[in-house]
Order: sequence, then structure tokens, then C-alpha cells
Amino acid sequence: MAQQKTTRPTESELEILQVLWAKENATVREVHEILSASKDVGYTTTLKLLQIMHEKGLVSRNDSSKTHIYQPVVSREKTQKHFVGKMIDNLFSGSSAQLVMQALGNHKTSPDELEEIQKLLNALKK
Amino acid sequence: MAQQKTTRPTESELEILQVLWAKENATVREVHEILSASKDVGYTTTLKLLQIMHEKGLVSRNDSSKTHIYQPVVSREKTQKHFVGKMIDNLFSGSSAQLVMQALGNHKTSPDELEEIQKLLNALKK
DNA sequence: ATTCGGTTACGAAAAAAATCGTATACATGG
DNA sequence: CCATGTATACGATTTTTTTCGTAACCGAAT
Repeated sequence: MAQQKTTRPTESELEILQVLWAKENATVREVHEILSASKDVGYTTTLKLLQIMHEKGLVSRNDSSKTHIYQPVVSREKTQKHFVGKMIDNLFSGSSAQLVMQALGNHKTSPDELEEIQKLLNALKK
Repeated sequence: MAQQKTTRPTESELEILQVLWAKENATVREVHEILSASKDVGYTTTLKLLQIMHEKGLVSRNDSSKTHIYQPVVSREKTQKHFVGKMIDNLFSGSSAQLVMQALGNHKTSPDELEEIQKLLNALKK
């Protein structure tokens, strides 16, 4: 079987993945530039993190040129799914509805988005 | 103001809080009994964790008798809110609707629960 | 060729979190 | 009084995660 143990990203790894998901691919510098805008962190820290993520298989990299280019391997959706599931277990006694209510209740949602949710809801009700 | 720095629970602390929220209060042994059903962990580990949580102010305890009784201090709702918010930022580009769709799409939700959500949705649409 | 700016490699330290061994206290049944 | 079972205290270790210093590398401009 040799089931690939899907290593889950840590907190900081998640921050980096966000950048990669948004840009599709990026150099260390690009990632670091974005990260350091909101957070005080050294360049080599970002580099190291990307290297570790590469070892873990969370990202792939193209090192054909001197400046390596990183790409996400794990998909945003899979990762979302994993963490949402975990959170439902951990904090909502396994009830996704409770999570939904919490999310809807406490955060601004535009009419368009509400409409989207309504559609999904209609589909599920069948 | 002296705003109480709300220390956030770690992963394992969350597991313990779950038990405390469910039971309202519990002894170390009770917590440990439940935890060890699903997880391989030593009694003193659970004890230590509860002691740390007590230091942090996550739980209170009644030590008037030899066997201490612990109670959650942080509310389930506040904690949920915190983690949901964090997750929306970290994984859903700040869109709560995206999280809702993900949660609804990937997990079983009973008709009753769907109805509840529908009600909330109606209220929000106004 | 030499220097300079930007890059990766690598090891190690620091920080945070989780785990457990051992000591000790205390109530209670014998 | 003593042994035993159950508690807590506490230090120490282990593991995981984060951070960064230093060296080495390379290409381009001088």
C-alpha cells in the first residue's frame, strides 16, 4: 500500500501556502516579501520553511535555475476540508451545522454570498 | 483597561476543554478516563495539562478537597468564534461564506439542521 | 580577476507543546 | 500504626515548530 502519510501543514506553513495558492507559484523572495509585510520574520526563516515543506512534500520546486520556484502540492480544497473536519470534531461535537451557524452568525456575508448558500441549501434539501 | 490576555488553548488543551464543556466540571481522573479511551496518554500528562491550563486561566479549580475539581473558564462559544475566525482568515481568504459552503458540502447534515440554517439565512437576508 | 548582491544549504539554537517519572501527601481499611 | 490506593506537585525530558546565523555559491558589473 505504502499510503503516503499526508503531512499536515503547521501554522506557519499555512501562511506560506496561502501565498502560493494565490500566486500559483513563487520564489522565496516573493513569498517572503508578502509575509514580511504583515509579520516580522527573517528571509532565511522563510527559506528554511519552504525547504522543510519541500521535504515533506507540501510543495514542489523547480530548481533548474539558481532561483528556485516553489509550487503548492497540496490543494487548497483538500487542506480546507481537513481543517474544517478537524474543527468540527474538536469544537462543534461533530455537527457541521453548528459550525455553519457560528460562521454565518458572526461574520459579515454579502447578499450574493447568502444567495449562493441558499442555492446549495436548496440542493441539499432534496 | 487591563484587558485580560486571552490565552488560546493548544490542540491538547482543546481536547480537555471539550470534556469540561460537556460535563460542566470534572476531576483529573474523569477527564483522563475519557481522553484515554480514544488516545494513548498517561494520567500525569493529563494532570499536568490541567495544571498548566489552570495557570493560564483557561480553567478554574476547586481544591477544597483532596481531589481537585476543574471547570472551564473560557466559554465554548468564545473559543469557537476565535478558531472559526482564524480559520476564515487562514484558509478562506476572509470569506465566511466559503467556509460555510465547504462545511455544508462535505459533511452530513440532517434535515432538521438544514431547516435551522434556513431560518438563520432568512433572518440574515432581511 | 575581484567584488558585490542575491541565492541556497545547513546546522543549531530557541521557543512552544506534550509527555512522563518520581516524590510526596493523605485518607482509609486492616 | 501501617500498608495501600489514589491524589497532586514538580522537574526533566522529548518532540515539534520556529527562527536565524554563517558559509558557500554564482552571475554580473567593475
